[in-house]
Amino acid sequence: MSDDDSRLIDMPGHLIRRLQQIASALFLDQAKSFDFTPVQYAALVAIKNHAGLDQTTLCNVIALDRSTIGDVVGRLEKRGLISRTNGTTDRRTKALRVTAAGRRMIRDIEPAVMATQRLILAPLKANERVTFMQMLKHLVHLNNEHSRAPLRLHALQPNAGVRGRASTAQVVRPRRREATRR
Amino acid sequence: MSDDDSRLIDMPGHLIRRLQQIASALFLDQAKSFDFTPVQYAALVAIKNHAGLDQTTLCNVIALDRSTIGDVVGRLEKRGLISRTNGTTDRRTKALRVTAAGRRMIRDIEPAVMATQRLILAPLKANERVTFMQMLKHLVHLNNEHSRAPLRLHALQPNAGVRGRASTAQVVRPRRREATRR
DNA sequence: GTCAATTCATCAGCATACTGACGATATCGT
DNA sequence: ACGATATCGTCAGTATGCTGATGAATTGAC
Repeated sequence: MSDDDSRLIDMPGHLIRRLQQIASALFLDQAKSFDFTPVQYAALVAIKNHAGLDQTTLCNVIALDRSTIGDVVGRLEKRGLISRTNGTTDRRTKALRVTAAGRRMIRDIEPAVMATQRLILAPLKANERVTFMQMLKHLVHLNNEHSRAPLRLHALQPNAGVRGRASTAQVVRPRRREATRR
Repeated sequence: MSDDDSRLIDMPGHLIRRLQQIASALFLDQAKSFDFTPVQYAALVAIKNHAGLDQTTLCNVIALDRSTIGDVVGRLEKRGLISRTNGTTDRRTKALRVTAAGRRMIRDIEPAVMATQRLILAPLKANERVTFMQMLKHLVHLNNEHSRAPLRLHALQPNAGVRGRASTAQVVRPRRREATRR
């Protein structure tokens, strides 16, 4: 391996891409018998935690782009894991709720999800794992706004929608990257 | 934010996915005027470092799946950044080489790439950055085989193909995940 | 040397992701 | 009340990424 190669291969961005590929492959492998993806799992759990939330709020919770969530929840609905009903107070929205089958899926897949998280960090020693997770959280938190799909938990009220009210006032969308011409 | 939310949001896999989104967004933003992606950059630099290599070897160098590389090099070729000629010793392969325009692209985009790497790690303190990069390399290296596109540098000879020979004996492909039924 | 096994590039199919746009609806200022 | 503005879900277009398959070509066992 030449120096030229190391310069590319050891770039933070390059290593992060590879780690994401690895984490994703481990999840798919562990959860093979469920035919389920990391994003679908995140969406399902978030919907369970906040019954009745709308799609945009769901995006804010799991840091996913709005234009991607439609397909994801569509697949969950097709498999009968969630229900999608029109919002009552805001007729633009869809209120998402986990079905009994969805709750079962969350329960059954849990061991595979936990095993995945262990496997990802397995190469590190116990104390290193703590350090790594701290820095990872720090990096993601401080860089949050650089993503198109930043985490926005303040858009959430505890148990949003459980008593009817689905979504809520939207947070201000701060400076977006200016338009790119492609 | 409830405990249920933190359990999901602080999972290693979830944080890694978000960090990858952030790193990618930072790259696209910094390299906006070049209309270039991280993967295209990795491919272009690897081709420059190993003139004449074939597509499968390129996959091994930048840890990309073989079924994806065709589109990537196709785009590079369409923009005149690389040339793709049929292999001489092995007529199944395509020998890849960077053109003058490709070399110019690498030179011109370099500041944006470097800025991206700085921005990704910016939230950490200088000594933390070193620790994080060490652990990141360790995680990727030790988990390498779990990816469908593991890094395989031993498939490379110094300056492969420069004197005619394009690719080389293929390494053994160790245990693959058994077939999944979807 | 011949044939079985392997490898290369590619393909169809699916899933995640981002950009920029759209019609339908809400909200806000006045 | 009403018009400007913003937001919701969706869509078309593009790019990355994986699974499993294919035809063409090579390699290896014998």
